[in-house]
Amino acid sequence: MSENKSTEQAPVDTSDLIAVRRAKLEALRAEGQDPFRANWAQTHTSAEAVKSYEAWEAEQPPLPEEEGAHREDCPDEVSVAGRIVVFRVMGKASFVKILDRDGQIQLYVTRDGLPEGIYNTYFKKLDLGDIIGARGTLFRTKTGEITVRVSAYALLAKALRPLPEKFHGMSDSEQIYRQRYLDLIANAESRERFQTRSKIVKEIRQFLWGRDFTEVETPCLHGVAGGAAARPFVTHFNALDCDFNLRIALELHLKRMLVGGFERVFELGRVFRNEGLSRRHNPEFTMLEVYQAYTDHRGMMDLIQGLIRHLCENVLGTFQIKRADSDEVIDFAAPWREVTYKELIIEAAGDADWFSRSKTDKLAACEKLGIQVDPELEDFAVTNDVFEKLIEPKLIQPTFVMNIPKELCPLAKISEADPDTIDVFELCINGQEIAPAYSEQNDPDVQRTMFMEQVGDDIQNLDEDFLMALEHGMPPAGGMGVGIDRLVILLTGAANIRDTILFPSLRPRV
RNA sequence: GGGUCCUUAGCUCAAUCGGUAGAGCAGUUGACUUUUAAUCAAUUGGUUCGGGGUUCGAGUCCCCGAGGGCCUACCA
Repeated sequence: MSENKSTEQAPVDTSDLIAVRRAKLEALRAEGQDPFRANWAQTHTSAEAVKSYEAWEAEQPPLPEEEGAHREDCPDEVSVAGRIVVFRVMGKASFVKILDRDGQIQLYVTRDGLPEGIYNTYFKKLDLGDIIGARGTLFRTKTGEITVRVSAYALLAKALRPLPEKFHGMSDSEQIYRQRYLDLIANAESRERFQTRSKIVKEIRQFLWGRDFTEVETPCLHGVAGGAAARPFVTHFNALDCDFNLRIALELHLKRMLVGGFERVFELGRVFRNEGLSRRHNPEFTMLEVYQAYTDHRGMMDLIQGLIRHLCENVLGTFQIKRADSDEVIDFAAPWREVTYKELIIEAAGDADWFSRSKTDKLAACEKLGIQVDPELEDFAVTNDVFEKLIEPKLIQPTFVMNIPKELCPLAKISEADPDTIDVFELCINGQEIAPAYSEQNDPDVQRTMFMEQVGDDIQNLDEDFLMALEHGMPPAGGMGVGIDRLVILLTGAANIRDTILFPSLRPRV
């Protein structure tokens, strides 16, 4: 050991974790070894290796009952790779756990199992966080853990910085968001949540493809940011020398697709709203919008119910979800409640004549109900505050809120049954809005009038190109929007929208 | 945007009334060929987020700034 010291090395500050690792790196380079390999032939992931051993074991004769009985290794060699997350050297034998995309697998490495000299000179100098590949046969340790008996290994990528602490993981929320990769290495729940998110997105596509929907991609850069009422992010298009908005919704282009004869379309895409951040808001978030010709909001009710049940079945494996902050269970299998907006308001206000009262009376009633309402709001908005503050938070089980006042949705058809309202539902679950859906407005003149009321004097915010498309004729259709991030919150029990977004918006660190 | 709380070693956290900044993990050295947060022994490591102030003395009190959490506001 002491003879190796002859190669001249700058004294290493052993207190500096990075310097120690850099010194190890330099030592390897000085010997002509490459601490950053180009590839490794991985034959099994951790889970695949375990599975293959179990399959082999099932065909072996049972072990005798006597003490110390053990099996020979499974003869098939496996090659695994991953990041070292546990490193226990016990003299001439070591246990190492590596983390790969499926999870962890244990490696058993001994001095005599490796080529001569390797164990002491190189293996023991590996660090937590290093990425290695290893080959060997599988066996069970005396505690029963399926383990690779390593006959060869290679350092594939040296980690120059230490991992977060192994037991408590990483809990500094700022670091979790800014250095998500560390969170993913250190915190298994986080890793699983994002895998679940990915499965949800995959199964949404499977479900819609299965119903003959076509996935399309429409522009993010919009001349007029329409389809919702939110402040857009503005950017400048140099070649055309004009300002563009990042889209705030997918709606108006997908409806152009309906005009163009794509009768069943959807888009899963990022939208951007230049508004505040909160536990439930991130300025860029993912929307699913679905449009289906020759159906209406009723058809959308079947679709969303089918979609969410499909996700329960294929992603979660259950129709019952326990709420994060209480013992209440959300049951997606039971029939979903259907109730009109007016019924809910009348019930919450305890006033059958609510809708014929003056705004002054409504404001007085709000005070009695214990909610603060801005007196400057328009009449319908006062009522909607009652809905948002008093009713929505209590809609825990899946509930279709039907017949919303027409002022709230300028892109939907007026209801024949109640002309003050539109053919719309808002699906509320777990106290929040999960999916609004409409019978889409396809009368270009009515649409223009509704737009004019919405934009007021701001006439340049009128999407004339969209109105022209409608004039060419859009088939009757049902349409629906789903905030994917909030759906993931619901299905994973996440506390915060940021826990469902890999890299949430944060102020840049200078 | 407003309110409020937080920021101490690489990570997770202590530090009494304002009195020399500590521990576990990680690291380093040594022992150990079936460990499971391995164990045992020894040991290194601090611009207490940044700047200013009060004080004999500041991690602790005050002011300014930075970043973050929560609440709230805007958000069909």
